[in-house]
Amino acid sequence: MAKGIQTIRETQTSTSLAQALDHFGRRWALRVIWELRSEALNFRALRAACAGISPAVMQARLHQLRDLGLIEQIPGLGYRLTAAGEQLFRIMAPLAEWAESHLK
Amino acid sequence: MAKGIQTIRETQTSTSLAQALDHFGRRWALRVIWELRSEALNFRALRAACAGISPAVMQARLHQLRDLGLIEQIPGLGYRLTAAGEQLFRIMAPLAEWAESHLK
DNA sequence: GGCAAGTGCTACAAAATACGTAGCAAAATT
DNA sequence: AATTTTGCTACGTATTTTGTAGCACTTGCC
Repeated sequence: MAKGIQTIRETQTSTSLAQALDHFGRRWALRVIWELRSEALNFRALRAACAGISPAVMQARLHQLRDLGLIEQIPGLGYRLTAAGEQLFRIMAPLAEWAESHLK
Repeated sequence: MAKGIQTIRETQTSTSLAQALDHFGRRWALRVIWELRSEALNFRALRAACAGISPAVMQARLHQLRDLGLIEQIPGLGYRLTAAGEQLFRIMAPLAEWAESHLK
């Protein structure tokens, strides 16, 4: 793995949910999934969608999400959700509705 | 607000979902909701459930989740989910199943 | 009353993570 | 061949999290 890419420190609890929450409880992680919901985006487009994210963190998240099998990189196309990623998106979709009604 | 409690830095994008993901994309945030799913827990019990969290961060998360109206503190009982919090839990519940089947 | 145990919470230094900006090498486009 | 676009790395600074210690206050008990 190229130097400069951090390996994240994980929580001790070992249930798969705790693991998942550990990964998603990082800044931008869920947001990246969200932004890829409808179409593949390349690195720069994805960064534009997540206004404010720094390239180093974007790179770190892409690696982690790829390791989790949620996204894949298609040469010439960019990044897009895998089947597992889409399934996760479907799960978190109701969150948008929830957010709309509970956060002003 | 007592000194030592940090005010979190927020993302520029302003959709309510981005806001929500901004809050939940913090370490332990979703986990705390999860641990309160079935019963109220007091500060120390909650900390034991989230093995590894430091009291300062727990305190910060409790403040933030309370500000979001997701949890409430009942004197003599501890912390528990509000109606909105329970609704959020119901939304994220399928995540447990997803995690089980997608993370080894 | 007095005392031990439990509770919510604060302090603070060190480690980890994220930000912001600059820029390079390779590929694509002209 | 020159220009633009793209994926990505570097690196100093700012923010967040960790880990450990402990204080003030309540609770239960003799």
